[in-house]
Amino acid sequence: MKMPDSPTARTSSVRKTRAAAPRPDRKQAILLAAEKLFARHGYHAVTIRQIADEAAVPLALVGYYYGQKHELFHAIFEHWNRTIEERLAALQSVSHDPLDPETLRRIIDAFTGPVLKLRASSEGEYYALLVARELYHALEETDRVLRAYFDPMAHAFIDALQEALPHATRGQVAWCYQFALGALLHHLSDTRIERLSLGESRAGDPQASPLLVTFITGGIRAALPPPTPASPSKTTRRLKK
Amino acid sequence: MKMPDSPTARTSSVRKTRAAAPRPDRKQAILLAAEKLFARHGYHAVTIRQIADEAAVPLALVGYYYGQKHELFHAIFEHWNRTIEERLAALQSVSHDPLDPETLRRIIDAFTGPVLKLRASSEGEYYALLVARELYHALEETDRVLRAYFDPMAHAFIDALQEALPHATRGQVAWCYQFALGALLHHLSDTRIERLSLGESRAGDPQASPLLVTFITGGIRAALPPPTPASPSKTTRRLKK
DNA sequence: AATTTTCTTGTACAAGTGTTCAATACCTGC
DNA sequence: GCAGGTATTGAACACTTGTACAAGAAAATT
Repeated sequence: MKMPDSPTARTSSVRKTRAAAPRPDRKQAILLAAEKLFARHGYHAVTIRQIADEAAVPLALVGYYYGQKHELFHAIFEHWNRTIEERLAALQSVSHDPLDPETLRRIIDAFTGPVLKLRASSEGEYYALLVARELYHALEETDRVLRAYFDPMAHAFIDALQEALPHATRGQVAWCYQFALGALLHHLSDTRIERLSLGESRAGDPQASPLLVTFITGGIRAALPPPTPASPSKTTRRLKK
Repeated sequence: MKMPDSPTARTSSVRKTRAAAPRPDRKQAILLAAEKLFARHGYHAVTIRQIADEAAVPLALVGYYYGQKHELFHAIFEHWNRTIEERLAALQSVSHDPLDPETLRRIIDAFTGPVLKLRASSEGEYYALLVARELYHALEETDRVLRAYFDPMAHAFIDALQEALPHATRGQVAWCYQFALGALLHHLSDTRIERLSLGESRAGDPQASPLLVTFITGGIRAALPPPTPASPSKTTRRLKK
């Protein structure tokens, strides 16, 4: 499938000194509209015509730039790939010393921080929502995206947790990772909090972020407690395997 | 919209003493097929024709029994309503004494137990998946179902948590409820665990359930610590508001 | 046995779906 | 100016979608 470049990528656009109404980047407008609608209503509920309307372009232009519908879907994640790299970079810069009691919290910060920041921003708002919505459950269409873009990151974080919690098995750590991911994703797309808190909390409140980090950190610490020499019961239980 | 009863609900079915090939309950077959397909692929990705095929009935029979597509969707939750009542009943039978250190875990047990049991059973397997999939994000179609069937339960659990954690605000408790719900729902529809654990853990392993309960309990305890008179710093911080 | 009610089905329809294509406008380098 | 590529567009295609309907079969009721 031919995939033309965006018109903004053309060599020189400064012909006239007077600001000559630069042609709007309709390719990106389509991607943005798709992002927004997919995030709001889900992949199958959105039609290409709706995307074209939202982007204010004719229908055929969507296919011209992105080909088939699932290729357009894929292009969204390709476009935001740097976010994932940012999360991995944040993880790399964290010391994994198991003896430092702050290691776990730093890992969870690296895990949640970039996504929460993205969700709060105006550019990445819908992408973060889309990730939370579509990647939560592995449908046929999203499975490839999940494996290609998000499985490597999951493994990296589980590896880091494993280093910080050397006493736990990888299976246990993987479970806790999934618990943490569920809490994070649900928080990202949460719209019920205002109703459930009887108006006390608001959906985008940044105050919730540290609470989430504390929740996850405390949850992992409780689920995978280190073997304390002071309490022999747990230690012996651990020695069974 | 006319809504006929199931043929099994007819008054007398014992006409002949010989087992006269009782007519199969095709109404329930349709509901079951819809449950399964909606859970697997999502509401919009499933067509009525697919449901009819899965149930091995002609297309028109689906509309005859359940009317419009969204009414069929609604009927699924109506049918399983007793599950929710079971969760509420389990909650009622729990003492909310804030001084008992086991109160919190008992509430979380009442919160997760019935759903995890349902997910592990063969009858409720797809319903539990459906709840985790469709109710996770509030779409237009699912919003009514969410408000009608699940909001009351959420409020009941938040109320119970509030009683057990009288030092926290309702907003904080509501946030933690949403974190816990996210962890639970993601665990219910988890298919990635085997891949991420490198084969150590399996999707339906009941061993994960107590781990989840410990995770949630520990997370809430960490996120909403009781004011300890021994540590004045936290106490004074609490007094600000 | 006759009649009413419930169940079952093939078929049709209008609206909407993703996708394609030829034709046109636009811009750039010669 | 003129070619040549890129961008843009309206229209049409073949197909699927949800929904409705009339007519027949089976069961229940009289």
